[in-house]
Amino acid sequence: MDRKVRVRYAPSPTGHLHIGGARTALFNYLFAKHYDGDFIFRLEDTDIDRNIEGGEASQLDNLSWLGIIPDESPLKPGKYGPYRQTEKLDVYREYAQKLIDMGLAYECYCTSEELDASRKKQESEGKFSFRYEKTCLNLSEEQKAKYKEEGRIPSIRFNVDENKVYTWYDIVRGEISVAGKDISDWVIIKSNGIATYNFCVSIDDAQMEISHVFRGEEHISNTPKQMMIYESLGLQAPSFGHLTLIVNEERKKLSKRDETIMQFISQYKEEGYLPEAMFNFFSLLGWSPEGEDEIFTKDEIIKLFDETRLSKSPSMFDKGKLHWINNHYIKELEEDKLQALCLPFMEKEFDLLNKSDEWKKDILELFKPQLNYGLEIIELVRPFFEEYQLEEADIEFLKETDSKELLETIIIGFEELSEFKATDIKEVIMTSGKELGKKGKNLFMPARLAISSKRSGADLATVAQLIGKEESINNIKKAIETL
RNA sequence: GGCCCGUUGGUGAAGCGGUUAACACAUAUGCCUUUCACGCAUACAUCCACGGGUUCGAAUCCCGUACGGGUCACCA
Repeated sequence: MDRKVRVRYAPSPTGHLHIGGARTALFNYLFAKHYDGDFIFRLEDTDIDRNIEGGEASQLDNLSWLGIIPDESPLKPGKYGPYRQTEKLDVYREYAQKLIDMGLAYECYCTSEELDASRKKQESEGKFSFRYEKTCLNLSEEQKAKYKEEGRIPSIRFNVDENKVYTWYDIVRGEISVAGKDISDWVIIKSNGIATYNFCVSIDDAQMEISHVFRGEEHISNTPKQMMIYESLGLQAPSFGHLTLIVNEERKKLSKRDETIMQFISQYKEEGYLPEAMFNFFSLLGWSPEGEDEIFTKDEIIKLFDETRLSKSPSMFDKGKLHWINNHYIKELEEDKLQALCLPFMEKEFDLLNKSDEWKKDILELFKPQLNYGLEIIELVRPFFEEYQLEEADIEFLKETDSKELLETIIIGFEELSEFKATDIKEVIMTSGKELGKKGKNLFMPARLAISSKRSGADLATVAQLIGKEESINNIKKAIETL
């Protein structure tokens, strides 16, 4: 790298951190940290009507939950501030004036009604995209004065040179070029005096000495506009890399309304996913390291990160894979961490007051190997809180397997146990089976049914232990009564 | 429609002119624990969207077609 690496994530505070944003932020972060550079968080809040309350804080909080901590941000300013675009509107206006003075930008007095009319007209001519016809390019001072008298407030447009071709080497896609003739004169300062996105980013990136920009592929078409600004103002442009989109299981771009996938990071947090797992998962969404492993710590990923291995084809958000990765990290969790993750969900759903700490610990350890995310514990554990009830078919099954005697034997065995521990319980079930010549499914299914009224579930002996001696025996008695 | 981009098994994804086309998820089967889950093992692309070309040789390079996506705002 011939420049100090400085990258940025620059969301608009119009919503909370979503998957796409998180991934963009992550790759920028990885790149920065890999090259020992800085990761800057900046706010693009120029669309004042759409900004939401708390948007900035929410973005920052979710990012830090994921482990992506900015080196500079509005809350932790470096020497490149301000970090909110609305706080430097005069700067943009100054640069706009420079462009006007150079003849590279001009005031446009067209009203939105006129623009709409022109748009409609072009549409009716079969044009698919609107192109501003430079109507106001050569307005005389008189005409301007006249418009002003009418109460029109001008916007400022960039005067695009249609003979130019803008070419850049994209870090992920290679060379891309776009012709100036394909770009309409675009607004740099809106009539409300606020600069537009493309103008702000260019100036901010230059002023903040941003060296590299990784962003979504929807920004490819913005790149030439930004290049025009750098070129005319003599500013140094960053290098660009355009990440592929994240698509859903139908290969469509993730839209805000897409319900097949949870969109917001906060939702993953709320459902009990682990940040380390999310970090790991996102890093694999559109990137792959050399080698065959897929589970990495944050530091390992930073070390391995290589921007030339960023994928060019869309990344599908694979929920199954996320679950697998998350489960992996859950299995590594220590007892107290596991409890912190799961207990809140259980407490909300069930009455845990008369359950001992030992019981809570055991039940979580029981399900840990198969738990994909925290919230899932509720369904796994639900059978323990449901009323004991045998279905007709279950009773039938117990009759068919001729299990009455077996169950009676198990009760006797259970009653003799001073301590009701899984290992002993298993012993009882097995010796009872041996006595009556039953084994495998013929042994465990009836026993399970009688003890828990369920046909499947976790390790039966542990389940019985968790149900408790008295209740287990009572349950079996209830089952026997039906026979 | 213009411009830009992509297309490898059910899915993610390696691969960069010569490979038995990695690896992972999912699935199936088997083993293990005398059920389940976990774990372990094995299987699963007559072949890299299609059609041409270049080459001794192509998933890999070139052209075209199809399909998919992005973008064409006083939104960011």
